[in-house]
Amino acid sequence: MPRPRSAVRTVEHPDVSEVSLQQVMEALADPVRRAVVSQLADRGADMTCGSFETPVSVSTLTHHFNTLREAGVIRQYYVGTAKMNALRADEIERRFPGLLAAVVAAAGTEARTDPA
Amino acid sequence: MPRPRSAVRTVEHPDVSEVSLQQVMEALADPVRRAVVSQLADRGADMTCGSFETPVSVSTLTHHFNTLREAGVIRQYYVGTAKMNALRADEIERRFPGLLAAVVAAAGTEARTDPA
DNA sequence: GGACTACTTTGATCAGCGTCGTACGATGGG
DNA sequence: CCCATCGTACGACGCTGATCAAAGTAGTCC
Repeated sequence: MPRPRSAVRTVEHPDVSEVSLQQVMEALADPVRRAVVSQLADRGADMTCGSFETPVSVSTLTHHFNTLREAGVIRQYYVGTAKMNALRADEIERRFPGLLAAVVAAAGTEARTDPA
Repeated sequence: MPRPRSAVRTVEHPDVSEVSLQQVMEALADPVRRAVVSQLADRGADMTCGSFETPVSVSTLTHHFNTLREAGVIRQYYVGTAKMNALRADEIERRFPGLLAAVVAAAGTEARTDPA
């Protein structure tokens, strides 16, 4: 018999109505976090924490994910040992119309202009 | 005869094509600077440095103006002893479409929701 | 159970930024 | 001229946030 499978690990998420513009702006002001958001937007699919391309260590990345989650920008959930990340694009759009889209678009523009 | 009037003091401004998304995001991530931008947007007219409502000292405000100017968000020019501030809304719009508008709108939404 | 993978937590460091008061510089009006 | 007004420059200070390595925890697979 499949073991109780230990209640799936859960993650706390704020309701978008509870996040402040300040939080979202701070979250999106960091280049590493913007890279995470951009990659999620580009991919158009949820991604595991380990599958992002960033120049920082894993533990630093954990912190950035926390910041993004607390700002209501991403949603996280466990799948086995992996932790998935999803953009809360629609919810943020309702809260701050056009904001996330503009930032993602701007980041894309720069990426195309400055081929790092 | 009106004295040469000493060449009008000038102020350096970056071309919007030279400012990075990082600069603009950092500029807009500070609440005091967002307040400045919001007040300029609301007023719809240029304002002197001294006519903004902020909770910080004058010298601190000077620093915020510098940051906004260097990020291409505002344009400054002297008028007598006063220094005027103008939103470079159209230019920023061309560089990062929708960004400034979304931030201003979001700030306005919060202001209406949280009557500080 | 044991090894492996995936992420987190902890603790430390370190740079940068926002803040202020004070002193300075420039303009314009009597 | 002198003074009032307006804003800038200069240190100084405190705090927050980004960063990392190392140790810890939670699932998975054989």
